[in-house]
Amino acid sequence: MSPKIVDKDAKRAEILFAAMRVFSEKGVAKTKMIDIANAAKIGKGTIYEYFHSKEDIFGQTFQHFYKDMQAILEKAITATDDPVEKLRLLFNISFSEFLESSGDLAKIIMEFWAEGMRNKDEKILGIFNLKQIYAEYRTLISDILKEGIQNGVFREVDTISLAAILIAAMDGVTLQWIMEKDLLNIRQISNVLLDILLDGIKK
Amino acid sequence: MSPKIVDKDAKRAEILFAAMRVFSEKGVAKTKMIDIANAAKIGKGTIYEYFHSKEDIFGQTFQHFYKDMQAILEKAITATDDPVEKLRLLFNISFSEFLESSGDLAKIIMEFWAEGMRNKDEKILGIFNLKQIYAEYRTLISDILKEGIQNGVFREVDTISLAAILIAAMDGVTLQWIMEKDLLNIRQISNVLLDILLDGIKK
Amino acid sequence: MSPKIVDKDAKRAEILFAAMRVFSEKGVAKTKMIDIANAAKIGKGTIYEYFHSKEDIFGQTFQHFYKDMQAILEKAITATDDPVEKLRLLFNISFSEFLESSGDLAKIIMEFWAEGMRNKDEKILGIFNLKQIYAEYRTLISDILKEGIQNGVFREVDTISLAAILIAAMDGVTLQWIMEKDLLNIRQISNVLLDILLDGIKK
Amino acid sequence: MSPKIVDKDAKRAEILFAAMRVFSEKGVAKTKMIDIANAAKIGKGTIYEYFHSKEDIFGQTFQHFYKDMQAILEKAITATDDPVEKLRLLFNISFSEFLESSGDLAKIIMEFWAEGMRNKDEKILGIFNLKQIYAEYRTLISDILKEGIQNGVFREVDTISLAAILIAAMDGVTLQWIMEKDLLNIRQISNVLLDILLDGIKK
DNA sequence: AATGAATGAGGCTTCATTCAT
DNA sequence: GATGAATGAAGCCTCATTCAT
Repeated sequence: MSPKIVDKDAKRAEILFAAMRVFSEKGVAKTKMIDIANAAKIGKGTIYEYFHSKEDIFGQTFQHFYKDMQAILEKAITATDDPVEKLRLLFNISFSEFLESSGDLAKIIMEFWAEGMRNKDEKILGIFNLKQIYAEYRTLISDILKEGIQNGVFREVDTISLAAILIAAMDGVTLQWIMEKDLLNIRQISNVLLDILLDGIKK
Repeated sequence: MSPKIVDKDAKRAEILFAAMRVFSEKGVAKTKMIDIANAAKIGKGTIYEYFHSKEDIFGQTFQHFYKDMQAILEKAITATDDPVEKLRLLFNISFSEFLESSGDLAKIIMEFWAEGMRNKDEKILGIFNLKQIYAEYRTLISDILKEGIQNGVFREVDTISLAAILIAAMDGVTLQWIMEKDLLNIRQISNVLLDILLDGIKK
Repeated sequence: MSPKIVDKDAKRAEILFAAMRVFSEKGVAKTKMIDIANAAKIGKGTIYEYFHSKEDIFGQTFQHFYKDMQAILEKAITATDDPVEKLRLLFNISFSEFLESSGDLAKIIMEFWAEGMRNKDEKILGIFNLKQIYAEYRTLISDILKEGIQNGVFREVDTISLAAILIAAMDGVTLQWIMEKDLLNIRQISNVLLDILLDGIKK
Repeated sequence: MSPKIVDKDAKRAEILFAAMRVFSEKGVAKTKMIDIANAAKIGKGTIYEYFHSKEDIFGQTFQHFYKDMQAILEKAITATDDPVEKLRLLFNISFSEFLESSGDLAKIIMEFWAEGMRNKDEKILGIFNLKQIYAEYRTLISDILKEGIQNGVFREVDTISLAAILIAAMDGVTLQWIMEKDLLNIRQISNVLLDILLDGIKK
C-alpha cells in the first residue's frame, strides 16, 4: 500500500550539502546539475524532486548560510551581558562555529557577495537581499555598541559607522582566511585585530 | 608601430571597458558576448579580432585591475619615506584613485576573488593567481612595516601577520563600500579604521 | 471470473475514462501520466498495473471509441428494415448516443484522426487503422444504399461515393458541433443536412 | 564591412515549409527540432535565428494556412456576382488551389483543428482562435446566401445555419480527401455534394 | 495490489565561436 | 577589418517508466 518511505527533508538537506561542496569547488556557474547529482550519489532527475532549478538550489544554499549566521549572532549576543565580550564572541564564533566547521561554505561566500550585490527583481531580492542583511547586521552591532557606551565601556562614537568598521574587519579577515586557510594563523590575526579595534574604542 | 597598431590597442581597450561595464552589471557568467558587443557598439564577431575568447576578456579585465593596483602601490610607496604616510597613502589612494574612479570595476572584484581563489590549471593560474598576488602584497606591506620598526615608529610585531591585518581591513572596507556606496561615508570609515590600526601598532 | 477480475476491469475502465477526460482537455501530447493518475485519483505507478504505456492508453481510448461507434452502427441497421430510416438513425444516433453522451470524447476524435491518418508500423496499424475503419464504414452504408436502390427507394447511384458523401457530411457536422457545442443548434442542422441529402438521392 | 547577405524572409519561409513537411509526416508532437533542421538542411541552432520556439513555428504554420485560406475566399467571392457561382468557386478552389497544391499541409489541418479547439490563454488565442475563424467564415458564406435570397435564387432559409452546413460539408469532404487521396474521386464527390446541397436550397 | 521516489534518455534552447562575404 | 548568419556542443529540465517497499 505504501511506497518507499523517505525523509524528504533529510534528503533535501543532503542534496543541498552536496551542491554546496560542488559550488565551492567549481563555482556556481561552472557547476552542472549532473555534478551535483554525482556528488549526492543520485540521479540527475532526482534533484528536481527536491528543488525547482539550479537557481533554487543556489538560493537555498544562501538561505542556509544566512540562517547559520543568524543563529551564531543570536547565540553570541545572548550568551553574555558584557558588550566587549559580545563583540569578541561574535568575532570568534564566526570563525570557529561557522567558517571552520563548514569550510566548504566559505568559498561560496564570494559568490553570495557577488550575486547579492547586484540589482535584482523583487523575487530574487527576497532571497539575496545582501544590503538588507548587512543593514540588519549593522543595527545589531550598533545596539551592542550603544549598550557599551551607556555602560561607560566605550567612548562616544558613531555606532553605525563603527559597526560598519567591525563588519569590514570581520569580512576582511574572512577573505584572508579563505585565501590562506593553511598559511596564516587567522585565529590569531583575528584576535589581534579585534584587540586593536576594541582598544581603539574603549574609554 | 604603424598607426593601425595604435588603433587596435585603443579599440581593444574600448572593448575591455565595455566588457567591464557589462560584467559588473550582470556578472561574468550571465554576460553574453553579444552584450559586450552591444555595449561596445561593434559587431559580435569583431570582438574575436581583439580577444581570443570570453575567458580571455575576463582575464584581461583582471590584468587591467591588477596593473592599476600595482601602479597605485608603486605610487604610494615611492611618494614618501615615512612608513606611516606610506600606509595612509595606500589606504587612501586605493579608494580615491582606484575604486571611486572606476566604480564599475568594483563590483567585478568579487568575481575576481571568487574566480581567483579556486585551484586552476597552470594556464589560468598564470593570470588569476590571487594567492601569489596577495602574498606579494603582504610582502610589500611587510617591508613598509619593517622600515617603520627599524625607524622606531612601530612596535616589534609580526610584520607578515600585521600586513595581513591591514589588507583584511582594506578589503573589508572595500566590500562595505561596494555594498553601500551611497549610505555610508566610507572615506571617513576607512580613515577611522586606519587611525585605530596605526594607533595600535605605533610605539 | 473471480471478483478480482471484475475489479480489475472496472478499474481499468475508470482509468480509461479519466484519461479520456484529460486527453480531451489538454490534448494527448500535453497530457502527462501524472495528470491521468490525478484525474483517476490513483497513484502514478498504479496506471502501469492496468496499461503498458501511455501509447497503450491512447490506443485503448480509441478502441473504446471505435466499439461505441460499432455498436451504434449495429443498433441503427438492425432496428429497422427501411433504408431511409436506417440512414436517419445512423445520423441521429451518432449525435445523441455517442457524441452528446460523451462530449469529452468528441475533442479527442481530432487526435484519433490526426494520429490515425499517418503511416504506421504494423503494430500501431492494428489499432489505429482509420483507413480500414472508414472503408468498412463506407461498405456498411453502401450496403444500406444498395438495399434502398433494390427497394426502389433510391436512384441508381455510385453507392460507395455516396457513402463517402454521407460520412463526410456526418464528420463535418461533428466538427462543427465540437467547435460550437453551444451556439449552433447542431441537431437541427444535422437533420436539415440529412433531409437535403436524402431528398437528393430519393427516386 | 558587410557580412553575408541573406534574405531573412525567404529563409524563414524555407524553414517554415520544411517544418510543415515534417509536421505533416510525423505529427507536431513527434517532430523534433532536429528533424526540422535536417529537412531545411540547416543546423539546429539556425532555426532559432528565425523562430522563437517550436510552438512559434507551429503557430506560424497555422498563420500561413489561414492566410492562404483567406486569399482563396477573397478570390472566390470577388470573381463573380452570382451567389451560386460563388459557392461553387469556394468549394472548388478550396480543393484545387489549396489542398491539392499543398498536399503536405492537408495532414496538419487535423492538428490545427485539434489544437485550435482547446481553451487557450489570451496569447495563444490570438493565433489559434479557430472559433473566431469559423465564425467569420460562417458570416462570409451567410452573406453570400443572403445575396442569393435577395436575388430570388435561394429559398428563405436560416443563412447562418446553412452556412454551417456548407462548411460542415466542405470540412467533411476534406477529411475524406486527406484519408483517401488516391482511392476516391473526391473532386467528383465534392461536386455531387455541392449539387445536392444547392439543389436543396434553390427556389 | 498500490504507491511515489528514483531515474536517465531525450528534447528544447542557449550561446561561444567560426567563417563567408 | 568588420560583420552577423550559421553552427553544434553542452546544459537544463521534463516525464514516461521502473521498482523497492
